[in-house]
Amino acid sequence: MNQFGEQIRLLREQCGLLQRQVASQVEMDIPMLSKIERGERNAKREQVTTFSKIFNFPEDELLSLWLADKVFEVIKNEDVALKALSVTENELRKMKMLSENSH
Amino acid sequence: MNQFGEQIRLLREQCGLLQRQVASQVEMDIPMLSKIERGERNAKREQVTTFSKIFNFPEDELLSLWLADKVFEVIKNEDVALKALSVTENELRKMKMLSENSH
DNA sequence: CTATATTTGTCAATATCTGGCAACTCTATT
DNA sequence: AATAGAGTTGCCAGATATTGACAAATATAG
Repeated sequence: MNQFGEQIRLLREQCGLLQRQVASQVEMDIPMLSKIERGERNAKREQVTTFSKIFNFPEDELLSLWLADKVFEVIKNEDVALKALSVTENELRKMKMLSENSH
Repeated sequence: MNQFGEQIRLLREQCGLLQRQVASQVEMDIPMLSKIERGERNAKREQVTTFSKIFNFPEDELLSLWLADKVFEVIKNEDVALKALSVTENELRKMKMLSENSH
């Protein structure tokens, strides 16, 4: 439900860093980092990259968690959540196939 | 990419209705319906229900398309789009299992 | 040319997001 | 019990985005 923030906190603790130290590197204030770790606010796209560099952790992994949180936010209250995901997935695959055939 | 709007338009045409006629039932103006059909604007949650009633078409189907469009909007620009979807899917299943066990 | 259907562009009002700060809690130290 | 450091909570003003509404443009058919 807040996979990105949890991962960030985990990585920060594994690196033995304080919020103060990480926050300054990402150029945000400490309360903001606290909120991101607890899922009260979303990080910005560029900050995901910065986090991955600070913790030397694959950006794709972080990005997936960050996106997943945003997707979850969209569908969480609907019964057809899972169905909607698979509709999106199909559409995405269709698009990918089209773009692959065109070059 | 605009699955909801396309479906709405299709249903409207199958019912032989004009935008003017549908718009008044959904209580929106005609330009707005036009934009929704072309994916330039999003319908509101309640309007999805209204559409399903007007066209006598399963709400779940429409809702899935409507949600899928919103999800697509979130992930469309990222390489890890598909991966992010499966992360969300797993999280969703996990939640569902937890809530099923508690009653 | 006229009428009707649809699309496009624009704009103010409203809602949402963002960054930043002050104040608070909690824990450990002296 | 006072101080200090780490993290949290609440709040607010400025920036951004979304919305509904309307006028005008385009398209199509008679």
